Amino acid sequence: MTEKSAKGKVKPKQRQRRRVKATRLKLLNAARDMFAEKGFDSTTIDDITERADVGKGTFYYHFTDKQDLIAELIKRMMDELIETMDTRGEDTPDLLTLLDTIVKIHIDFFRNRWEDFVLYFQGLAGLKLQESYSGLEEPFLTYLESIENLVDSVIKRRLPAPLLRRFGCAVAGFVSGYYSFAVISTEDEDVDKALMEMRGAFVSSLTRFINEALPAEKAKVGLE
Amino acid sequence: MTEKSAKGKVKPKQRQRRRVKATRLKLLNAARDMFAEKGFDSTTIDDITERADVGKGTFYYHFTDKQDLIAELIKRMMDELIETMDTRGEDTPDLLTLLDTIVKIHIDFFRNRWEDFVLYFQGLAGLKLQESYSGLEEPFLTYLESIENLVDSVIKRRLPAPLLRRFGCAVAGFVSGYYSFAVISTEDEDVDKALMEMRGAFVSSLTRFINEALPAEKAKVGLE
DNA sequence: GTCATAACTGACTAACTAGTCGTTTTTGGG
DNA sequence: CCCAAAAACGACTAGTTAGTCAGTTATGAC
Repeated sequence: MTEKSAKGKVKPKQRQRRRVKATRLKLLNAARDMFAEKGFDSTTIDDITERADVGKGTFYYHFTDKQDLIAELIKRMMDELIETMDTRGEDTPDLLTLLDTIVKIHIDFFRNRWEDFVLYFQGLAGLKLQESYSGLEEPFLTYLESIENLVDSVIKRRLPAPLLRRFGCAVAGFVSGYYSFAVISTEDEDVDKALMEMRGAFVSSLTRFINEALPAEKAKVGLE
Repeated sequence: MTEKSAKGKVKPKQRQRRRVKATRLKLLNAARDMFAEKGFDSTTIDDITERADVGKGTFYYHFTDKQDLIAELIKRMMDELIETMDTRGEDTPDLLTLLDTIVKIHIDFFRNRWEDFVLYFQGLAGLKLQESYSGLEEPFLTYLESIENLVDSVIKRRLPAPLLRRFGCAVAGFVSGYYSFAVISTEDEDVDKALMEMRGAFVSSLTRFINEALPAEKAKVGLE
């Protein structure tokens, strides 16, 4: 009876969907670019619609407000980052290899995607405010959990949750923190290149970190 | 001839100076509180003057604009942090002790000073924008250099500048990065306490870091 | 082709905000 | 006490911006 259940091939309103998707994407990309230039708050709706080359009303047809768009933008980026970690991080034999992979993924991800790093960092900074954008916390927590889950499975679930959490913070914090200072202090040099060279150091630091932070668990982790 | 050179004791306009100083401080503190609530951009001059309980004109008597105030606020905080590091970090016998001290100083500094951490992080995030607040870069670079100088002197100036810089980024990045993720993911728990417990791990990680990052220099650093 | 609906438009309004400036208060010297 | 200069004040202006809405164009079903 219903037109949907009849066949697998259901392509009504095909063009309209593509049209909507394209317009949303134009707005999202324009916003991301503007945010990297001026930051969340200084970017106006007019900035976004003008750069996206659409009418102002179109913005409000697709999003309820700027915060809504920011939430989607960060969610999209985080989902992509998480997906990459999950795909390339599964079936890793040991902690050292896993950490090496995680760090490499971050370097690859943000290389040539400056706008996304700004998004990541601005979002993180926004979470510290009392009057913060709602809906941003969740993607960051999901991201942290994703790192934790990978670590948890490679060490065979031998660590209690709070300690695992601390380790997740250390991994995410080390990468983003190093990056954030490197980009402001390293003139003309390829920051990604420096970070890549230091990957080995990062990874053994972090491995060491887990052993030092959890002396009682040391033997079980199966390293050294 | 001049009234100033006559004697060491020159206390004209004593009360007026104190008055100015007090008003400036009221504005600075009010602004810092507002920034922690709403962020740099969403905080208006009216927000600041109302919280400071002074007239709007007073703001413009003391500062040229919001950016001017932010620059002073960050400079003051950084100067205090740097001063503490220089005082407590000099005459440290070895790298391990120095790093332990640096990390402890950061924990002590930001404990119970949430507004300053928000300032630090917001400032750092702002530096990534193309259209960033000018005058903020300098305090952060001075801060990095301060860490570098301490490390440089304790390891007897045996490292080339670019590698020293990377190490400085790792120290500053690790501390601020860990902290930034810990505060959003650790509910109800005392983040400072967790960080303090992990101090040993931090420090040996970082020591390890310098050794791993600089294998050729390993023997010279004089550790292990 | 025709009609209904979805998508898009941009001029408009109401609210807000940075910065100004003439006035008032406080301070310090005499 | 008196005056000049410094400091503080807050009403006002000119410019900006979020969000609306009546109207227009594109799409898809028939």
